[in-house]
Amino acid sequence: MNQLMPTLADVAQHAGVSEITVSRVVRNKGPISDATRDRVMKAIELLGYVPNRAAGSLASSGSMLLGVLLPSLSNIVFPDVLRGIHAAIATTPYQALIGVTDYDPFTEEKLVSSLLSWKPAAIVIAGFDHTHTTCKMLAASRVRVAEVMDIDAQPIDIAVGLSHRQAGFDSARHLIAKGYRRFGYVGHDWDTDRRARLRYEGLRAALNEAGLSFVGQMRFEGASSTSAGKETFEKLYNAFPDVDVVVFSNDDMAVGGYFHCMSAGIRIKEKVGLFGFNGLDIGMALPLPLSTVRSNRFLIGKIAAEKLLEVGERPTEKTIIDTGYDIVEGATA
Amino acid sequence: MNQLMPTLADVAQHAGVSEITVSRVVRNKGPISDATRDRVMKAIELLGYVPNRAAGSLASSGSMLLGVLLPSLSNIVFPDVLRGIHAAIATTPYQALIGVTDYDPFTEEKLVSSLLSWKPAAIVIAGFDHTHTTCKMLAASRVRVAEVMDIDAQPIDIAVGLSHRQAGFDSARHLIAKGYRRFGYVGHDWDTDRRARLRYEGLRAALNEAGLSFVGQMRFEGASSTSAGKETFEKLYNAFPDVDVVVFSNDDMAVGGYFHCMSAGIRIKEKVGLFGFNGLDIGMALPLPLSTVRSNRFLIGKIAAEKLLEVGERPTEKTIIDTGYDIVEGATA
DNA sequence: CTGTTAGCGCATTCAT
DNA sequence: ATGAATGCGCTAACAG
Repeated sequence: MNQLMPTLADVAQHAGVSEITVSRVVRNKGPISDATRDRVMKAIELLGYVPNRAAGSLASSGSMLLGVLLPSLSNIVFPDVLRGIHAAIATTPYQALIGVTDYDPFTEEKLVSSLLSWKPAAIVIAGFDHTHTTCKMLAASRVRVAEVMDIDAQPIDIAVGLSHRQAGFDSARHLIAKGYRRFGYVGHDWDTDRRARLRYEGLRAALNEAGLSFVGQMRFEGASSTSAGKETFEKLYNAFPDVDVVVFSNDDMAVGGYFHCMSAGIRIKEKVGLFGFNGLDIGMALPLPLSTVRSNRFLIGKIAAEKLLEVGERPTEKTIIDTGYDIVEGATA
Repeated sequence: MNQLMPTLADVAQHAGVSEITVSRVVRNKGPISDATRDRVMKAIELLGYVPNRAAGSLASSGSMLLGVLLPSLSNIVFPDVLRGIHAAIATTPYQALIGVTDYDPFTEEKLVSSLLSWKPAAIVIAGFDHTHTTCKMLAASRVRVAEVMDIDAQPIDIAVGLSHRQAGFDSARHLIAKGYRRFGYVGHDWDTDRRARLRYEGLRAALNEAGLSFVGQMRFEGASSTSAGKETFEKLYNAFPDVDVVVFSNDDMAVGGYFHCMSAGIRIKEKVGLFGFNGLDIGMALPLPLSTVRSNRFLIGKIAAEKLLEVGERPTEKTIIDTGYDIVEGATA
């Protein structure tokens, strides 16, 4: 094995040109004659030259990194957002530098600081729940920031997502219009999923407005999952067998409820309606397609990345982009 | 806003010490008296200093980045691996730099080159299907490399995963032992999921050995999903209603099959057994828990990251770590 | 325990 | 169309 990795200087020497010429060829920037470009390319191939981005970043005080800070990867919605981001940057020289906060604002704070130290071109971060320090760092850094998922608060720069409160509200209105009156709610941990709580609040507001309130509600202490939904729905239904519809904090939980109904022989919709949130593939594939609200996670990621990289400087105007949602009729409510 | 970001020099000046002293405090390395450390810390706070890793990386020719190259994030198994990696590095200063290859070896090649340009401490990459150039770059870079998921080939440095061929083989043996003889197979695209194919080959080998062969088999043209499994199982079952067990390429597909049985009133296990692969939560939550093979994705990621960062230099010995798998009895086969 | 010296590899001026 | 000089911000290797 050769001693060190070849540098610009090595390539320049082999090609009989100056370093800056090689640099221009590599970055495909500035005027270069075809002849020298070829020569340089050959030298690069020959030596197996790989540019050192750290040096490049240092010299130009900027990078092609797009920082992405997500609370979790267990919940499929975040990989979906990531796919959207990836779709937007796949054909560009940008690369995603990903951090996972585990829903902890202090972990997030550390990661933001860490991210910033790489001089990213922009940052995508989930939600608005940042520590004071995080906000200060983000604001001071002058890099472009997209706060995604949610549009229920004022962003630092851009917000891309949907109004979870409104989605909850509309879900309830939809169900009320279908004749449901005796609502149950099965949720999961609000501390780690503030958006689930917003949806719940929207739901409750709509019920209030219609002079209704929850017949019963239960929250699983922990992250959402099919098993959690199954277990929690079972408890709720045993305690309040007179509910006529149960709204779940998301589709994972709702599918769990669906499974319990199957096991226990509870006739879905006739006996009790089930309603989720997210519009996951699994819900569509159920024998009775799940009634739910489709959130456009992929789109959120894609639009956020596109908007961010569209303009280098942070504009004075804040931007809020509503990616919306659709009520999916389904067959369970 | 102040003009430029503060640098080590600024902090040093404010604290009345030299740059290297600040550097030592920041990196928590080398002997520093408590008094000066305090002074430096205060200056850092005051100025809101954030280190520039590009400069650090350049000076020390190394970084705290762990490169991770995954084929996709749509398939839950990869986020699971990522969670494992994250668990291993969460309490360390390492950060994951993630690339998604979309199952394309040439995209992978570009990403490897791009990754390498950041001088990562180590790289985790899925599978063994790399281009020649990729292998050369990886080998030449001298950085530590873990090839994960699979242990059915010789790694560059470390392999962490399970033998998919063996898992397939054992699945068939298990089902044969339970009395099944008329096997069906429902799969998805092999081009993008070579491991599914390995499992299939293991299956077939075990059938051969027992003097059996597939009664019928079908593969969905595309990625695995619940809907794909539902649809493909339906076709298979209509064409070969005499199968007594159907093995699916994974749990997503198997759950689709399960749903079709429910819709069509086919009695699972009595009429036809269903068998998956992965051991996802959703399978466990089904009214009849899915019979499947549990792969330990989280563990794969965790062990890979741990092993990689244990020793800085690439050892002369290749290491293969078998994270194994367990047959989950379930109730569908 | 602290400081001095000398780059790391590249891109940004400005020349030519 | 190409090149020379300079420095980005930090750390390794030595002093002391």
